[in-house]
Amino acid sequence: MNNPRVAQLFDQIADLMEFKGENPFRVNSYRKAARAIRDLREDVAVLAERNELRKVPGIGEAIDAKIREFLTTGQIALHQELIAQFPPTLPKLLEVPGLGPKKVALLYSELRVASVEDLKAAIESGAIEKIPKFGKKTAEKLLEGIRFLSESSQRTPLAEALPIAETIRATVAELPGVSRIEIAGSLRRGCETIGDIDLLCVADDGPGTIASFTRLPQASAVRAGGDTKGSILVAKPRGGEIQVDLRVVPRESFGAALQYFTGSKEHNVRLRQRAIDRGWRLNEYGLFEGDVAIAGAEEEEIYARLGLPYVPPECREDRGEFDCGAFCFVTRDDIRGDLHTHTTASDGRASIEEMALAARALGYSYLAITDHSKSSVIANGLSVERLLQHIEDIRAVDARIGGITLLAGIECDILPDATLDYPDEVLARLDWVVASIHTAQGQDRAQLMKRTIAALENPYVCVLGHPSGRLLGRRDAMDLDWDEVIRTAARTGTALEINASYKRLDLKDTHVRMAIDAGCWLTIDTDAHSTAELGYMTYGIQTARRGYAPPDRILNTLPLPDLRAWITQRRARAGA
DNA sequence: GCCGTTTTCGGCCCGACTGTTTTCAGTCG
Repeated sequence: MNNPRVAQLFDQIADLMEFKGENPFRVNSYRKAARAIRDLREDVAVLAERNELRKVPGIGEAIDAKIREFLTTGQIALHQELIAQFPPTLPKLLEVPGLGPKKVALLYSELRVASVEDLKAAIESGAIEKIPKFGKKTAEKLLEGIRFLSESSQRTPLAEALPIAETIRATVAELPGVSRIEIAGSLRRGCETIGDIDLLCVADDGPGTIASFTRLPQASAVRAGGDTKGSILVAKPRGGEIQVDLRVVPRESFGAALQYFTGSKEHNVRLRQRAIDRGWRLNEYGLFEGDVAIAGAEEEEIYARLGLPYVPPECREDRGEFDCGAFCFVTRDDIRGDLHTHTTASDGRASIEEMALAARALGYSYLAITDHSKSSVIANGLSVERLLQHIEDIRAVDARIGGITLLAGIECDILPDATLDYPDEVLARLDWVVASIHTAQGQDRAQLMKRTIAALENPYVCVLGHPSGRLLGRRDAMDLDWDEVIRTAARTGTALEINASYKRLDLKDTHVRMAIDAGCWLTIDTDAHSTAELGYMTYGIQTARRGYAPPDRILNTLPLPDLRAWITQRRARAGA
């Protein structure tokens, strides 16, 4: 797969051209091409072979030639020329808040500042204040920016950002004169990690509301505070800080502002272009024909006036959402059960009964208890003997509790030698089997594929748990051939899991979309190790929606009889 | 550099905030 490397080269070309003060539109062309290549589902080498590179929006004659140059020589001459002119550490400086390409270029030409360390030294020595366009305030801001950069891990997991956002939203909502407040930005789009938190509100007194916002006890620093916009830093529970922005917008513009600040940037560019094509103008205040607003109070109006179905926030990524017709995506109300949960029998923190009652309180009609299998020693995995007793225990609780049905299940390890942790005759006694890889994730692709495919082909395996094995920000995904994994799942009828834990979100959105396109079944499961973790379902639903998953491809939207029928058919088809 | 029922030139999204060079450029989203 050449795409990630090619995209990276074009991004670097764009950065370096900006330092040189190149035509910004030319720079943007490289960025657009990089993004387009990153989102491609086929390798650029395959497209080049078929002479179809130019069909990709954003790739023209020059970039087509540069991709071919890369495919033949392994590099791009323009890139080589540019990196020879600047130290390799220079682009890193762009990550410092307050520094853009112009200032970085100036710092380098005036003071030879090439790294964050150089920048810090230049500020502390006072040298920076002698450069034109730099003053004392700028120096202070940059020092603060460096501190922010070093203390905050760059992005925050969805589930860590959401509680912070909800708390601040509730606080601002209580301020006098604030009538409407919503979370926007990447958090609303359900992105797996969040850069900063965006809040929008309607308020009688804009400057007063912003002033109160910047004085919140949660604010560890104030980045900006004007009449309509404020920006603060808030400490995160696990260390570091996250930026929170609040904007006050007019009531009649709320929908337009919510649309605008939900993004993504690429989605908005496309939407604005659509407005221009119709002779209109779209900005955060509304959709305008001349000076007359023709939509703005509600998001739905804007999409409707532009002749589009309402695009759910999760799909606003310019990945084809304008061309796919009406959206029919899974919602929380479609979910009838959770099919991957743990109890104190292995490494969970709640009993079977506690988990069952919590699931019933969520309105579910079924719950699969899937504790760890015997090889997961650290997780207190169940020996065959303990498993048989556990099945009895689950059946006993199921008989005792009304209003929800318990499925006796297991999360069965897929062992390094590509066998499962229990023989088929044991698996046959269970209602539901999740098969997952927990060990030897660093094996080579061939062996990891052998393990994954063996699990998908086993007649008793219902679903492949957290298929990529990634831990967000902590561990990379396993080296798998996704085309083949998805093809095999479609062929065998085995489901693929969308693990909803915010630490995993696995499958990720783009793989969900590939799986949907291939006709696979999916489940959205929380992998809950406590009753509270059953609430992770929302993150999995957002990931499913980002992958364009309709409810009728999600197993745990089925009524229980249909789910049981699916299990029976799956076993029969696979020859059990 | 890309793009095209305004099609081979002339556009390319746009407004708020900030600091400083006091009238606007740079940065950000």
